[in-house]
Amino acid sequence: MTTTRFAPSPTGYLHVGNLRTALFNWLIARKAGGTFILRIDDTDPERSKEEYVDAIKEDLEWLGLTWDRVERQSERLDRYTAAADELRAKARFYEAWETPTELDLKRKKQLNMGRPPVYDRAALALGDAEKEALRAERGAGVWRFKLDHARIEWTDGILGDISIDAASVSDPVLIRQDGQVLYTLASVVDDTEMGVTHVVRGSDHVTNTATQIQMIEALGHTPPAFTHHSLLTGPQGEALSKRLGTLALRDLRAAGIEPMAILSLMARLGSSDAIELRADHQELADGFDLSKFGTAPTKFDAEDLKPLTARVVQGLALGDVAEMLTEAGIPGEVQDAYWQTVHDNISIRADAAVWWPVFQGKVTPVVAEEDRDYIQTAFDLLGDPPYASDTWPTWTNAVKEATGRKGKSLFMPLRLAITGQPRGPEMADVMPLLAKKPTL
RNA sequence: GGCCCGUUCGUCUAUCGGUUAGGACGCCAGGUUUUCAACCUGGAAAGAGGGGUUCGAUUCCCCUACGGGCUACCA
Repeated sequence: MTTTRFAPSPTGYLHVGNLRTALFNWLIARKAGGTFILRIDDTDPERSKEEYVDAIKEDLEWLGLTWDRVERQSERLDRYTAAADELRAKARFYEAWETPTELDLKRKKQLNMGRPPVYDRAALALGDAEKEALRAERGAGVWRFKLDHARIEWTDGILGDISIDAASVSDPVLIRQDGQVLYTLASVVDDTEMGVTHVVRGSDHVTNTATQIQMIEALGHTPPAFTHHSLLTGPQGEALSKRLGTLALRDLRAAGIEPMAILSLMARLGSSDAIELRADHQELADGFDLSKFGTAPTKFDAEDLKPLTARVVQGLALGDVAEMLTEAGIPGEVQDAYWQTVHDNISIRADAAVWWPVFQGKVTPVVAEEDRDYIQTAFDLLGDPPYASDTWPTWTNAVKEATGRKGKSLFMPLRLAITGQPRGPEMADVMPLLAKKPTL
């Protein structure tokens, strides 16, 4: 049974980077008919906020990424303590008393000497008497996991065969001095106990994975399948975190971006599959394949969401927007004709009714000085509404006869004078919707 | 500095030594019996640099450059 999880910490709003991880895990679970767990990583009471827990759920629901279980790390503290005891019993856990400042100093010293900044395991050499003294002097220490200095290897779902020398990594601190359990341990305990079979996360976790594989094995379990996807960068290749402000999911939603637009892009960006609007979540899951993803950092441009969103809007049926049209004062009997005319010329759903005021004559005509006489002549040739579907060709032909204009110089000034905009729906369809005769 | 991963059209990528280096998005052009948009069709557009290995390298190896990540008592 395939089980995946998305484990955000509720310290902020979900952004596109988070979403990518969430979506991958969700797609794997859904495609396999497995279980998708939403796990709130809230071990840090200082930074975790309930408001963010709600926001995370809200954002996922907006995108239709439903979960089968919710877990909270803050409710599982006893499990982590038990795992810590087990590691202690197996002599894979040791206490250390260096302060952050001392550790920082050590690192700098190592760097200066051209040595890798790896914890020197000084605490491991401490005798019982020394430990007692330190405990008396400094109180509880931190607890580090004693890595087995061997090569750690796994076949990554995207990266392929990975091999990391444990000696190049510091023994990870798993329990802070204040007793708080750190992510690395909590994650291992949760993944094994919750039966997670596939862990998909960003490549910023590869080193964590190496140490976690040893922890999982030390606790007597078999590691799940690990996959690390590339990280997103901005359009210029800059770290995405610098631009997070504009990339929160809720900001995109506020900007009118459609869920399927985001999903369609994020489920394929960085893969060899074509990025196109997918009809639904099922189609997203059916074609999803982790092995199609590349390993290089992936550029993400929020602009790419706009054409996709426009596609969604184009495909909207009248029923999808009828309520909005009614609210905008568009009579039920013309809604169908209205929507047929404008749906290809709207970029976001919220703009469904924007053309109505234009058709009602609430426009500022745009008329170039050299076109004034031309427009006046043209309008003189136009009768009063209501206009029919053949009004436009009949009228423009008459205008053509009278003025000798043709092509763009014939039509563009008319469009500008009538709609006030250089681009828009087919004028032949617009005419019957006009409430009054256009004037200069 | 150390460790891990990477570098093919503007972008995301395909190619498991021999290809006219393919696709998608974007872009440009043409068409839609005279406008923009939309739509349809077509087109331009790529192997970081240098060494090897080989009959032959985008593909294998090394070096350099560049990019990303990690190197926390964050996640």
